[in-house]
Amino acid sequence: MTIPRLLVVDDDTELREMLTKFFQGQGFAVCPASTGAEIAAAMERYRIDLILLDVMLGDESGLDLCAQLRTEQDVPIIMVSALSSDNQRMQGYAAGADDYVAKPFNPDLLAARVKAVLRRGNRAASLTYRKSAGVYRFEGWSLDARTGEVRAPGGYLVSLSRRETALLKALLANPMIPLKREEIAEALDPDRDPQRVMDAAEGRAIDVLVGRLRGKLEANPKEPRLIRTERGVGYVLACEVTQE
Amino acid sequence: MTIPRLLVVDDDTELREMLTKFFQGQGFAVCPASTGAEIAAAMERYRIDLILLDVMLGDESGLDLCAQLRTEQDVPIIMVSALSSDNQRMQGYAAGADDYVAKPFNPDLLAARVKAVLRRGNRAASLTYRKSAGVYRFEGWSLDARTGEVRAPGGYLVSLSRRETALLKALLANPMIPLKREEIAEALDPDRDPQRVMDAAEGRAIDVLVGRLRGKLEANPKEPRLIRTERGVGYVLACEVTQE
DNA sequence: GGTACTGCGTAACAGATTGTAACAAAAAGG
DNA sequence: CCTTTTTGTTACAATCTGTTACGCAGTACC
Repeated sequence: MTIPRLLVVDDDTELREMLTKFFQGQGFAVCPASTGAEIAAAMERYRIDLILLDVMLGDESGLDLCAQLRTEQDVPIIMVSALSSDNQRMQGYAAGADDYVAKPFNPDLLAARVKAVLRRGNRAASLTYRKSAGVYRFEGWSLDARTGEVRAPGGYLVSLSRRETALLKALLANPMIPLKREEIAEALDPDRDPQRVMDAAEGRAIDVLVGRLRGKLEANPKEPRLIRTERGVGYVLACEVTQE
Repeated sequence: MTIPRLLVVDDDTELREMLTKFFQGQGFAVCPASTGAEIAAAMERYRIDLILLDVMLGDESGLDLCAQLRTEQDVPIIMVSALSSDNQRMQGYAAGADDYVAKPFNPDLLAARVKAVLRRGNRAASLTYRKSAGVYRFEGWSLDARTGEVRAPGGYLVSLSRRETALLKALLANPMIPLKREEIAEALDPDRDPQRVMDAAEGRAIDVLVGRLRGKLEANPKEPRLIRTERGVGYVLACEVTQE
């Protein structure tokens, strides 16, 4: 499976490093940050599964950053603060936070909550398409994420089945990134049932589905240019993708 | 848009009624329950968006019920308990709970957390359309909810039968949200008679009705663009809807 | 260079799900 | 009461999706 990646945002150097080490020990990949600019840089470069966001950030307000992040995407956010009155917590929720943890906190408890939120949330930069995404465009093609409509470069509608559309969405959410069959299977499974994901990954269903989608998108399905095979890994959407 | 429905599980009658009234006042639909059997019955009959689950339930353990629910489905669960040590909270998370609230609690804070989890979680689409809604508009079409009049993009009236109109209203109340046949059947049944709803859902009546409505709304009923099929789930209205 | 193994492409098939024409029954209107 | 409309049921067709089996290409090993 993919290793979840946290973004730990705190202007307190000691706490940031402690959290970074602790979560790395828990099996997470961790990016530390201390300002809004560093948050933006990290999210540009990595796929972030969850943000731990301190409320007090020197010149900046974690609440404002949280609200701003919420206008752009749907990544889970847990706010961390020394302030813990009910009113302040509700401000955090109103800003769009998924959870709220008061300092000082038990790291093991924080880890449990991080895992609970990760289990629940649609991982923003993971295999589900971003909330803000309306229309994906790639090589003259387009997919309207909300209606499911796919148009070929000539502008005419192309009819995809439900599974074909789901596969295309997973690929579009991760352009240029090779996806393993397990990752594709998980993205396609609404319940993320482990047994069903494993069955799909180990069988040929993903391969057949990729072939069927290629048949509809590729000029020459025998020499695919959009959906390429990464031997020993899986498949990759090998083109630039823009979204509105 | 859609009214979220809570399942409030507590064997304490007073607290259960207090929570029920409080959340109804907050705009939620609420089902009360006090045992595992009542939970099962409610979830069989309704679509539950979130469960508030007390840890202490007379003969039953909320933790065990939580873990059992987690093997079957993914509904968000907030556990409520007088016990609030870190270890007990982690037991709750380990059992699959999304959040944990210690008694006594501030109802406003609880509501904020419920809303945060709902924002995050799989929000079940409610099938009730707003009574205040006057005219729905979608892709050039319009439906006046009060008079039942439907107008095509050219402005001329289109005659729909009573059931066709009811189906269209249910779809318009939940744009972009796939609806199961059971949900459609329940929305169309004024008495919400369980037996009749089940009969309609298991037969082909909904499918035939969808086909008839498509025949009146779609430019090409064989390649529907407004009412799309979500294979294995049901049907979805795949377009933007505005209402006055 | 030859052989064996692995991974991938894909045609064909089977089962499940959905589309829909036709008909019957129920409901509504005159 | 008769006619028309609406709605549910039935039966068959079409579509979707996973599985199976076979072939081919790539890779490793001798």
